[in-house]
Amino acid sequence: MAFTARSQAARDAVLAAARRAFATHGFERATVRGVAADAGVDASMVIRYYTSKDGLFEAATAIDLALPELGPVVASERGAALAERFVELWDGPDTGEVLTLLLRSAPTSERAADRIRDVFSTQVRVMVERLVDPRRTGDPGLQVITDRRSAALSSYILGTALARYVLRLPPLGDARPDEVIATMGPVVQAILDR
Amino acid sequence: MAFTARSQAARDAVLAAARRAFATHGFERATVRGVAADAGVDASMVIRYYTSKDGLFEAATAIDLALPELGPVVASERGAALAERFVELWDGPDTGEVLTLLLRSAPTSERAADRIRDVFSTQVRVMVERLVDPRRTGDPGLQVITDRRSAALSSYILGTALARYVLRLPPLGDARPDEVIATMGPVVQAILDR
DNA sequence: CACGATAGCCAACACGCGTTGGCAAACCGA
DNA sequence: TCGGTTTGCCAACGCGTGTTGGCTATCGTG
Repeated sequence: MAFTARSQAARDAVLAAARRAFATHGFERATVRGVAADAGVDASMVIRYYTSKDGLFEAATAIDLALPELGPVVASERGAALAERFVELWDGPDTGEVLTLLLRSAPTSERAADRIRDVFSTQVRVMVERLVDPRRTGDPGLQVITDRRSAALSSYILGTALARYVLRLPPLGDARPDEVIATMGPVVQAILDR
Repeated sequence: MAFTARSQAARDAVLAAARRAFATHGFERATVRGVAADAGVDASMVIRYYTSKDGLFEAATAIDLALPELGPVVASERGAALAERFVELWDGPDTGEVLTLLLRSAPTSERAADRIRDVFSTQVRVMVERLVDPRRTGDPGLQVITDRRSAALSSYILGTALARYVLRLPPLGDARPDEVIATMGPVVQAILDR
């Protein structure tokens, strides 16, 4: 079965509604019927479009989550720059919603956990590796350092996102973006410098 | 209806099984029937004991989560000391299980989120306040500083716990406790010093 | 215009869930 | 030993879920 342009709008509406539902309630509590109602569509159509609830989840999370390139930034301002990029990414309309729903669903959905593991294990680590002093290439203790830095950075970013977007832990939960950046910047910088 | 010592063992078994189930699957996916089977008890007895699934969850999380007192520690070693206490608490047999299940359930259970908000908003903040330089008491900018430090510390701790105990993000997921402490120590120290 | 594929809708199925009520056995204090 | 309470078990209810099949209307294409 193939779909035509005739149902494109409906399928997009379902996908948008699914992102909202998964981001708000997590995978388990989000219902196919609820998504369908929100999209103004019959529940059976959701299954026809995306085969199953799992398929719907997969489609809803199939979006490019690549970290924006950091570019040439003075070493002492990398923390602030990175913090800015992350807030940008998490507060962004599409990527932010997907990241939030992944984070909210990860504790109970192995698929979501896999996705998060992939994003952070590879992307964050690669970024940390790039930032390391090139003169130290080949240093035997380098991998341990890189491991610790990327682990700390991943943890801190994940924790901030969890506190701000999922748990709404004060004061991060309803802080302005620039306040979040001001909080994150020095910490990220410290993790990278150590 | 009151319970006697006769059913004490069964009620304890149910509670232990509930902690396991909630910590493994989260609130939604954990089933009363599964808990009952694991405890070697009929599902209806679980309800009789704890009224409802919500009541069971509440009973399973009713445990003292107080942070251990830090005591007099040289300022420069507070990071390592704090990191050690946290790993101790999270790796502990009872508290660790409850913390894990709270973290895993928080994204979909408002009750669990409330509990976490309480623990981190109050306990962590109070601890950070105590560590602040006493000479600066009354400083107008002090609250902002304290806010940011406790926010960063809470985020980092939450993120580390999420990465290690829920997502099992490498390399933290299966690292030895001393490796976790070695990673956390400097970061915590940096957050407190800034 | 005709015809096959697609879209939309309705009803229903099968399943697992939390929860309830009833009934017999075991316990324990008077 | 008696009588009331607690315990354990079984069956079942009501509900919401993901999913399926079939019917009609609508579209796009030769």
